[in-house]
Amino acid sequence: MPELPEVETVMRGLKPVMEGRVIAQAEARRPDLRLPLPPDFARRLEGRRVESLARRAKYILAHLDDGHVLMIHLGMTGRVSVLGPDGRSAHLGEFHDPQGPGGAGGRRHDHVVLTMAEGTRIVYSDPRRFGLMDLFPAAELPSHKLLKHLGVEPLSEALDAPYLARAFAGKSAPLKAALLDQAIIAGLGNIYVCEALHRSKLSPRRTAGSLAKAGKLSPRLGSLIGHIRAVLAEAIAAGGSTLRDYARADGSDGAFQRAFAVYDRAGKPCARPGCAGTVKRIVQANRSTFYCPACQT
DNA sequence: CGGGACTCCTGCCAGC
DNA sequence: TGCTGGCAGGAGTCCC
Repeated sequence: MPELPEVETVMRGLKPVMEGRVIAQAEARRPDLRLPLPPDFARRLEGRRVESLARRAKYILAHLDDGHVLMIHLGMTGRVSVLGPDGRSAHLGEFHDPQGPGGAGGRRHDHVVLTMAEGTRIVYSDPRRFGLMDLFPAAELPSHKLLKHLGVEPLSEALDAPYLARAFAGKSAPLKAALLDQAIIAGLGNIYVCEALHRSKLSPRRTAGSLAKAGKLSPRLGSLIGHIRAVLAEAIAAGGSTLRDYARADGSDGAFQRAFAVYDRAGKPCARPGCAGTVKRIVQANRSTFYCPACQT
């Protein structure tokens, strides 16, 4: 899935076609996503004006004019396509075949379709259905089951060395696992954790606690935070990473996958100048980790 | 309680 | 060419 930069890119792509605009028609073709769509989901969306779009962790939050929030999560394979009234991608200057692989012409995995008053269609598709949507009163945002446990936003000032030191103190879990823990930092996923650890020269296998020795604030924590922010910011600027299913809202590809130093590069030379190491793939917590054993310690 | 394994679901690709 | 196993941007739940 889409990690934070991909979700941010999708959210930004939706802003111009959703913010301030009215959902004329909503269609729930397949209600059994990771969580079942709430009762009357489509009917409750129709006629609503979208006041604003925001992102929290990997969730897109659309605030509606009736005080409810439409929440969207893309899971591993979710994508959102924006189609102009003519059925083509709204992306200017690039033809996009609505029946093609990236299109949304009523294909099997198109689960939710929103038609805006202007005729723009917003199509949510998700082959594996690990994604979800929910619709609930904005007052429930802080207590929502899927949001309340989330940790700090990595691009916010709330993520600083003292915070991470507290979160990591005494942790025996691998650093990789701790960084994937959404209750500590919300929004990181497998790709950007691997990339940030490589930039930080930190092994994914060391314990999280090794960076948070009692009483002392390791300078490596500050460095790690800086690299997390940088890799996320660069990925957002590149429109995210496109691997298999993810695409930007306009159907175009992100570009950050070309900048991967370690992710999906097992057996290839380490990208760090001067490092003679070879990228290795290991499995941690049932997930692939890519790193360079030579320069990440 | 923390941490790791398992689970949901479908598609794709390498290898035989 | 056709099947099979393995793997995939997530994350909640269960079990030790």
